[in-house]
Amino acid sequence: MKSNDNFFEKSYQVARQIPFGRVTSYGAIAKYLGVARSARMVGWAMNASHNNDTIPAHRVVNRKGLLTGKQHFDGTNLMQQLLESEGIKVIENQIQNFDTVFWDPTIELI
DNA sequence: AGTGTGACACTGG
DNA sequence: TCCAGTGCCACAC
Repeated sequence: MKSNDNFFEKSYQVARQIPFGRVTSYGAIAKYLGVARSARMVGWAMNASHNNDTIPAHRVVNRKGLLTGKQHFDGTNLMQQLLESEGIKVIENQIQNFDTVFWDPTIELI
């Protein structure tokens, strides 16, 4: 609604474009938006995405492949369940084969 | 208008 | 190679 909502909207757009069974990092999205230094802001935007159930925020993790944001989901292991449902192995909140399932918008999406 | 916070990323030891 | 500390930008109070 406000002028700065564009940033949030862009974050949502990128999150939606994440292919099934793939994940990306906040920094990758931030870099794609031109604010690589503001990767944290992407997480903040995702926090607001709770109103938009169309945003697969569970596909967005930190650069280490750690599900740092699972805490923000309803359940405790909901985020992990969703990722495993897409064929992504998650152990101890850590995505296995992260480099394999990693999806970089700056490369895949230009 | 300024300060504090944050679902991160990077550099140094 | 791994752990810790610092830096960054944008939003909320």
